[in-house]
Amino acid sequence: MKQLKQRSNCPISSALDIIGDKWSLLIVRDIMMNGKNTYNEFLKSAEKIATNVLADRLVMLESNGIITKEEHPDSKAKIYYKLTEKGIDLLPILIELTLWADEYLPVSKAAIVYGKVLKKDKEAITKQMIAVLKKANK
Amino acid sequence: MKQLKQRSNCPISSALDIIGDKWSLLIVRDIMMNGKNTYNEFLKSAEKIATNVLADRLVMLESNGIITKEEHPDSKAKIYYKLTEKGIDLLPILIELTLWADEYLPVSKAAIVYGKVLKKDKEAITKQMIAVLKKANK
DNA sequence: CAAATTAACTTGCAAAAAGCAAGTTAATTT
DNA sequence: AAATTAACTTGCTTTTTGCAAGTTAATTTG
Repeated sequence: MKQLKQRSNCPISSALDIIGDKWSLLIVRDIMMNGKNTYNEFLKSAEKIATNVLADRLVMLESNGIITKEEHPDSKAKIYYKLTEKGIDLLPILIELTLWADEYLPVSKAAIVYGKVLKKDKEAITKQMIAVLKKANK
Repeated sequence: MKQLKQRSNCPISSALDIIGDKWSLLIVRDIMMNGKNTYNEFLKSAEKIATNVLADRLVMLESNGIITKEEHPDSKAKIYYKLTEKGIDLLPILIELTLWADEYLPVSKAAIVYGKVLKKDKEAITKQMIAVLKKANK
């Protein structure tokens, strides 16, 4: 198992030691917001992660307790990846990334609309989403 | 100027295209929370960024409008790096990273205390900090 | 039920990024 | 005038990414 190396004990740095890269949070996003749960579904996302990097990140996220592997209900050939509580609790970070990008970066029309809705009622929406995700996870 | 390559128009992905690495947000943290504003101050942080990587990130953060370079009030030999509004508005992301790490990762005692305070009054503290930072920036 | 397809990886190799030590240049301090 | 400081740059090695192709087990198709 690849060991987590902490560069310091600053919480921001420690968080970035795990999720501070271009891909990890996109996998979390795909599970949390896009209903994706398998290797091939992750591969099909717009950002085009390389197969070896995806395999590497899945191992990493699992070894850090952010996702778990389960039997897929439909087929023994598939693996069902799901978020742990620790993984679900990354949602506020995704929300803030979304709001910041929505304000300062060029994003899709759909994202702009979603951002406006979010901005109006961030706390409630986040809380509600977390509750739903955690409940569905049991 | 290095061009921003967007992997998709998803806001999360677009945000990570810029700040999705192990170092960028630590520089932002150092300016925002640790009162650091110069190259040598950034170098001295606990995480020990390499000199060439630091130089690269400073150029990148500037070209993405997150920091600006100014004359240092004390000396012509120094460069004073400061956050733009866009940079200051990364604070909510730093806050959420802090809260998540505080909950799930081993961090310093001081960070635990800070996390508890933060958790109690996140919205107000964040708003207040942003206001102070933006005001001081004028 | 044999053949093709799908799912989840692994392997090999080239290119890009990170890490490390040392060097450069201008400004400042001693 | 000499040493130090500040902000980089350079060269080189190691690590990580990216890309194409290959593997194996399970599943679907004709």
